[in-house]
Amino acid sequence: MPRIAPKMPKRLAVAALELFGERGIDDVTVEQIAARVGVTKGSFYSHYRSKHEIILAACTHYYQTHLRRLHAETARLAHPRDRLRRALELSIRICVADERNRVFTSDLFAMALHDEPVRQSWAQFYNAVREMLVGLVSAVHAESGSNGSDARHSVDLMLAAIEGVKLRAGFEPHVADPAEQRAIVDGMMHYLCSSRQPGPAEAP
Amino acid sequence: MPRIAPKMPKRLAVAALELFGERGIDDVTVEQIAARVGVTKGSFYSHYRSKHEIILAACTHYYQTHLRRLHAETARLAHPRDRLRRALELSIRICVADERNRVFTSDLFAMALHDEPVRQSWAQFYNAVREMLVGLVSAVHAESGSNGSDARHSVDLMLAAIEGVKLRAGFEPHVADPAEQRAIVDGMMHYLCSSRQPGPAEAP
DNA sequence: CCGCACTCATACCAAAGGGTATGCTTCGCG
DNA sequence: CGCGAAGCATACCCTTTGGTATGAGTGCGG
Repeated sequence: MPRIAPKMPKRLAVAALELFGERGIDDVTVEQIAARVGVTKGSFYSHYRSKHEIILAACTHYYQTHLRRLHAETARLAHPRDRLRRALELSIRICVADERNRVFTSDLFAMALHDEPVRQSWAQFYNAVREMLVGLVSAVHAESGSNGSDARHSVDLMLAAIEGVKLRAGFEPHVADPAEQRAIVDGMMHYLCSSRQPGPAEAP
Repeated sequence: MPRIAPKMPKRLAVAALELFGERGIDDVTVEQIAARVGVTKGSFYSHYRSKHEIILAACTHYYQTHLRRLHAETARLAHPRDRLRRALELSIRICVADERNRVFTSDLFAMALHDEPVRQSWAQFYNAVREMLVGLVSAVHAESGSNGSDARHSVDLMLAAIEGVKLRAGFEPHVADPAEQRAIVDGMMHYLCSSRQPGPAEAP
């Protein structure tokens, strides 16, 4: 076989991510990942030290792909409100309709609770998404002179809601209906764009 | 050993739930569950046909305990708004501060995606919690003459947010701070109690 | 008091899968 | 042209764990 194995580590990571989305992280074997790119397990271990390493590589690939897509889809629009809506639409669509995403990230959440490297990688990704959304919400508020610190709390709650909607869609498939998605996005836009004080205790 | 083993299946289910919360479902062995109640694996299999059965039993126990607690904590209050707030406070407190709950339910979510009985059991539990919260929100709206169908959508989004906050607290522990919890509950109360139309398209 | 049934422990089986050691093939460089 | 290194496949090891078969002990009912 050729001595040059271009991008084999990357191809393995991509294959792993696909399989993790199809079957869940624990139900994918190293042998299956290797077979997906046409090699055997021995080859796999000449590129990755362990199954744990390929999991982290698959995560990294997923984060980069997701963030790139989010940026690409919103960069086309000029108005901050439209960009925010588009970001929410994309996020909700992926969360409710992309079963592979749900399977993979659900396993990842569970794994993150007892695996520090996985937890840290997810936290960084989550923060990157949050910063992007906070920027979008702040831009919307700047048009109506609102409180920026409110944006962060609102975004936190809506990001949490997005993750929760993803879980809910796993056992209530009708959430993926376009009308349901629209209602969810409308609810989130209303919540994020309403200019209000954070809570009674902080009311002037 | 005594022929009468009072409530052994229940004791095994409770022990399983504790262990699942400590270590995650997959990382608990049947042997460990049996040992936790002072017997061995052979005994376990005289009460349960499989590990999967004890998982379902642990789920059932968890759902019943959680619902009972929710009802007990809110039943004491008279005003619908106070009951709703108390239900949210309890839910948020459990979600952010109870690590065992997070570990167990995260694994359960991941498992529910490819396990029909687990998914159905979770969906039933989720629906029971939702019906309870919808009832509380409707009672609040009844005091101010609002749209009942709006309550269902709002509750859906806030339930999703609760699940998402649970996940977020797994990698951002500061979410468990009392001030953060209060801000989250305030945000949710605001969202649930505001009497508004579902979206611009449906505005009169 | 005996027999039966229940509950339990022990020992074992089987399967799965992460990981490793070894050897083969090919290519590039000196 | 030969040698060394890279990439790969094969065969195997080892551990873990779900599950089972069998036998022992005890209590209850007739």
